[in-house]
Amino acid sequence: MQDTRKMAALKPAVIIAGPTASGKTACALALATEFNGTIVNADAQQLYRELSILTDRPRPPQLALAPHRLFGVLAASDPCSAGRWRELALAEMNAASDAGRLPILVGGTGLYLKALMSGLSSIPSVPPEIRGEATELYERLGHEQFQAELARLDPGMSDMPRDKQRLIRAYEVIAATGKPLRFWQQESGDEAPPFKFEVLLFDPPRDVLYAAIERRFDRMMERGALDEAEKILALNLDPSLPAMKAVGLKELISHLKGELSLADAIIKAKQSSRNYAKRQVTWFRHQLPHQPSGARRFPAQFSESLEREIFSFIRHCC
RNA sequence: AGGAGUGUAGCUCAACUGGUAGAGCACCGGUCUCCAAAACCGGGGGUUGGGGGUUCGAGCCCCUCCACUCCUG
Repeated sequence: MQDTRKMAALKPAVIIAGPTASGKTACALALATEFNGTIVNADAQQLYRELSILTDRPRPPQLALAPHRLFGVLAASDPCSAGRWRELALAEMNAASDAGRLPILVGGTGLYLKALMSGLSSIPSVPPEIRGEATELYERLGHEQFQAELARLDPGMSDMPRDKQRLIRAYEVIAATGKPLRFWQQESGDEAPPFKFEVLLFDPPRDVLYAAIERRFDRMMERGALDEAEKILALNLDPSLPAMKAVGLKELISHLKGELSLADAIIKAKQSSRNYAKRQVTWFRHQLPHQPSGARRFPAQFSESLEREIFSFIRHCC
């Protein structure tokens, strides 16, 4: 069958997904050392150089155990996007494969993983000025007036977004290209990447996950998260930059500005981290593309006791 | 021990002169094609500290007990 021949040409790659604090990093290291892998970051915030402690990025002892790619490679002032990350990631994956190494993608940014596996529609890139104008217009008109304006530009639109971000996205695309977002989404998009993905999904019980999140944030504080936040604050970056939205950063900055006590900032930071984990769980539950080989879901955090099971699964399919 | 006050959803608090309880957050569920650690949508929850009384009707008034807080000694 032609399909089989196509499959045979695909190179193996592993994806490790799951909410924050579910043990993805440890799993990636275990797999990389066992299978001669290269770890590729699939986390939108671990991309930024200035965010190390606050994003729990792998540290030197871990980095020494296996090649790590796309960790801390962008300046916080240089915003990434799903499409941009996809290109960076594919380049790293191909390089790893060519060097005979197994690409192992780790990260909690579902949209990035989905973009990687399913591709994105080929929508012309929108100049930042136009996005800026759209944002400004939204602020000026307010939610409802902005929706009306968008409906005027695209009378055929039947699925008017309800939230600000998608509204601005729909607007900027039609403003920049003259064609509605839906038009572009129906066009053919990215080619399927030359990889066969094996997906591992960690989905621990909620109470276990929340407890792990709180413990981890305490450790981040011990490791100097506050200093890290202070350094970022000193850069005086535009607060709308993605890097400025890292969980915990907002809260610590707000403490540094004297708006919150440290204790309250910590409580709020843990809170938003739990909220984030909750969204990730929902996302992975419904949006993670189903692979032909099927995803392997573990209802637990990664731990050494799962290693054998995971190793034999990977040995089997890669 | 005496005086004053408070006790309403997990938390913080709301409910005009008595008309069978609401909000924010939490929690749970959901949406998701280029800012996604983002941006949004929805839901369940309270025998109003316990007991008794007055009243057609009490979170609100009266009695009593309990808990906590503050003041005085």
